[in-house]
Amino acid sequence: MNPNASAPSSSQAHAPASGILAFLLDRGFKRTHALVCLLREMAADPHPRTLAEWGDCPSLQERSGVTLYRLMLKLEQAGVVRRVNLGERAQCFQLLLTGPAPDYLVCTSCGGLEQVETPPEVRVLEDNLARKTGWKTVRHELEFFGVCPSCAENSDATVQSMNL
Amino acid sequence: MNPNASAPSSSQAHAPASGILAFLLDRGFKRTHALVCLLREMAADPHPRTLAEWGDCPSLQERSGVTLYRLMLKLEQAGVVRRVNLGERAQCFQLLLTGPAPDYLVCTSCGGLEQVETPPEVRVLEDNLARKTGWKTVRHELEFFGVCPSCAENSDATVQSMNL
DNA sequence: GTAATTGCAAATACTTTGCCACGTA
DNA sequence: TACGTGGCAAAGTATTTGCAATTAC
Repeated sequence: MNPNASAPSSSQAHAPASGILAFLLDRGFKRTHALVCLLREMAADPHPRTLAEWGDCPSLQERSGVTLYRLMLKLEQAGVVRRVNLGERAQCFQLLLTGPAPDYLVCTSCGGLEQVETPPEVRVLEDNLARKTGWKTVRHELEFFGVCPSCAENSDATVQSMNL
Repeated sequence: MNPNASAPSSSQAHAPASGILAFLLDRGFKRTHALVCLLREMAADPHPRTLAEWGDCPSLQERSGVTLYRLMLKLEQAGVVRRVNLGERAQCFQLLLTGPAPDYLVCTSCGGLEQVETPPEVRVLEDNLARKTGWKTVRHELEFFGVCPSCAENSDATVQSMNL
């Protein structure tokens, strides 16, 4: 393995899962079934999912949860996958395909997701932190939480009917 | 209980734990030992800590973890406490004393914290989301992750000595 | 052949609920 | 007294490790 290789740049990152696979093979990963399937599934759906959810993908159902867990850790270390906290009990993972990782608006009622454009200022602050404060490898995580319109309606209805 | 009372405004929020206690009593909380001690401890250290860590405070050591857990949930519901994900397995809680909740720069190596000023643009975006998209009660969570200068040094030393 | 990967089983950690005793208003 | 609160025990869920069998190179 070559732990000093850097993660695929965003130009490579736009390539499909095969580009990432090549990068990983370069780093010493073996071209195993689990790896190939997981990358394919994660490339097919760029949104964050829990380990259990990824394991439910058809091509991954025969894989044990432990395997996915360890594989995901390695992918995270390799900089190919990121971990996101979306307020669920379990953490979510998503493939980093398109350069800068997206931020999300999360419905605390139904768990629905909506992608949000990262405010440029956050990126600037991130760069400044890295340059000015001596912190290394700075990344950010930004989530907005709220109740989506459709859940809000239902909730109003509930409040009325229950006279809360 | 009066679930419709709103959380203490930031003008009240600057008051010590006693102001918050009054607010909670108003909402139907009972002035119990656990509540008083927890508020005091949380007011004494405004930084986020896990349930276990709060439970380690001298005045709370005889309290059961379950009690703290349920109390914390109630405080969160009452809007007096917020929950933060700092990348640890356990979630952290902190008292909301000073109006807008602070954001953090977290060291992924030693777990150290440094407070970061929230970019105004994030607040603006938050407000816009609430006004323009129909989402209710929007809040945000923003964390920066990296390796703090002192951990970076140690890590360099390790790399050199281990010849990695 | 060698070293990474895999799966089973089990340990660990954190969260959550049920039930009854207790304390506060 | 009435109802919120406290604690014990236990269940539920997620994460993590050990070890032996397997697989890719």
